[in-house]
Amino acid sequence: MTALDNAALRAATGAADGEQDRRAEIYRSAARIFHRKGYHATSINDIAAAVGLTKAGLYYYIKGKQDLLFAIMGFAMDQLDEQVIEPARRVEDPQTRLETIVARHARLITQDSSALTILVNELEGLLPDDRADIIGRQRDYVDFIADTLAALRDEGKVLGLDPTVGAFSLVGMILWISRWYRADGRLNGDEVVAEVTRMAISAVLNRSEDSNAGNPARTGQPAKETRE
Amino acid sequence: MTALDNAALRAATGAADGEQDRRAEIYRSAARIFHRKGYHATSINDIAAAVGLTKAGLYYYIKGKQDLLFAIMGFAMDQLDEQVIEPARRVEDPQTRLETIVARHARLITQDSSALTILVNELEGLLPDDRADIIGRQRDYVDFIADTLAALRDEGKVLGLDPTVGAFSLVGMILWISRWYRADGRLNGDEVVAEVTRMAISAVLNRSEDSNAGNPARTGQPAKETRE
DNA sequence: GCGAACCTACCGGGCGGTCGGTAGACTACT
DNA sequence: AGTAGTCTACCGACCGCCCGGTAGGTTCGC
Repeated sequence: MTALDNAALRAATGAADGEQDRRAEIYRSAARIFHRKGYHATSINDIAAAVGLTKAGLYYYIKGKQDLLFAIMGFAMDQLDEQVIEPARRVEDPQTRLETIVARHARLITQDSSALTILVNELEGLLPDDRADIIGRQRDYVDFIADTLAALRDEGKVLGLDPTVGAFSLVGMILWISRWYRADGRLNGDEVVAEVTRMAISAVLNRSEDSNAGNPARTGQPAKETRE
Repeated sequence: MTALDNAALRAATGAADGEQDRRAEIYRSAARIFHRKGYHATSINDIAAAVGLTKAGLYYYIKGKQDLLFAIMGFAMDQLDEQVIEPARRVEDPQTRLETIVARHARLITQDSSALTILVNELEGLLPDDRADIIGRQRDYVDFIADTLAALRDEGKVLGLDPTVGAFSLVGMILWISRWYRADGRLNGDEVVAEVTRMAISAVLNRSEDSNAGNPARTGQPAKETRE
């Protein structure tokens, strides 16, 4: 049934056979409202009203609130797989691959952040089994980035950077876009994507003359030991 | 009364006169639970039980759930002002100032992320007036970082970076730490702080030979126009 | 006349919050 | 020394509300 739901969500943009259209509209509305108010603060009534149904009418299409959340997250994860991970996996050069990951992920967020943001902010609303499923897929993604960073390190383009910390930091930078980017703002989506991608690449590529950057001793607090 | 509450929170570590101790314990417990389960998913009963009181007993100390949230966020913002912004404001060199900001903010998060994380994740739980207050203070912080980046640009150390996007990206990188850092993990807090600080500095400092990094054309998607 | 697509009406339960009380420490007066 | 009064720090019981979810229709196109 989740596969069905995801199929419905994926059909959101194209015209389909009515039932699937309605489902897609429900999922999209739910994702938007969950994104705006948060999962727990959103009632089934809110979603029903947003799609012009009563609560009972809505239950004709969904199994429950938690399933709705899981379906949205599964869809977001599918989006990430198809639009980011798969295309990037086909890129051999590590630096270009990293650029692909960051640019494509960032672009996804500037286009429609709802599902992808819910994916990271509402994990605790899931049932334990569902949560484990999503977290596992998220970990795979971070590992993929970390592996790319490790490959860059092996090429000598990165020195003294922990791949895991690097991967998490880049992900944080990307995900945060959904909190500040507005489509009607000063910069358009492409500009933001380009800017963030440039920062991400620059963040991991090595600059030997900056090796003491971030030494906590300079900030007036005692440093313990920095790696390498 | 908020000033009083914040004073109570700030006294959390030192022994005081009982009443304030109790208040501080309540705020700290609440912050921890809000952080773990989210504001809306946390009931007043959860907090009361965590401090060994009944719900009614808890209301002897607090005015309501929303006031509790606002007090915690106000405290977190005060922490940021005192531990990050004020010390950094006294640093004149822009690059050192930026290092101070990132290192101190990151350190705060590795030490105790509860309040600071609630600060950014539970804004929608506040009353409109309270939310406006907190958002205003957050905007001041981002502007402070953006100004520092603009100063770096004026020194010629940064080329073609939008200060606002840069500031948001760095903040995202820092805040995300609370999602992956574990005190009992492979790296200790100081190592993580140093690593993230180094990445942050490297992200904004200019590397002329990377000027084409992040060009979306390379990723197989059409580019509209990238700034500069 | 039959199933898909809805609705009205309702349920049990947990929520934030309040009320009236009270044990016990401490003070004040005799 | 005894006792009446007072105040702090709580508790049990309760309130009204809204929640997620359901039972049992009704409408309507085929």
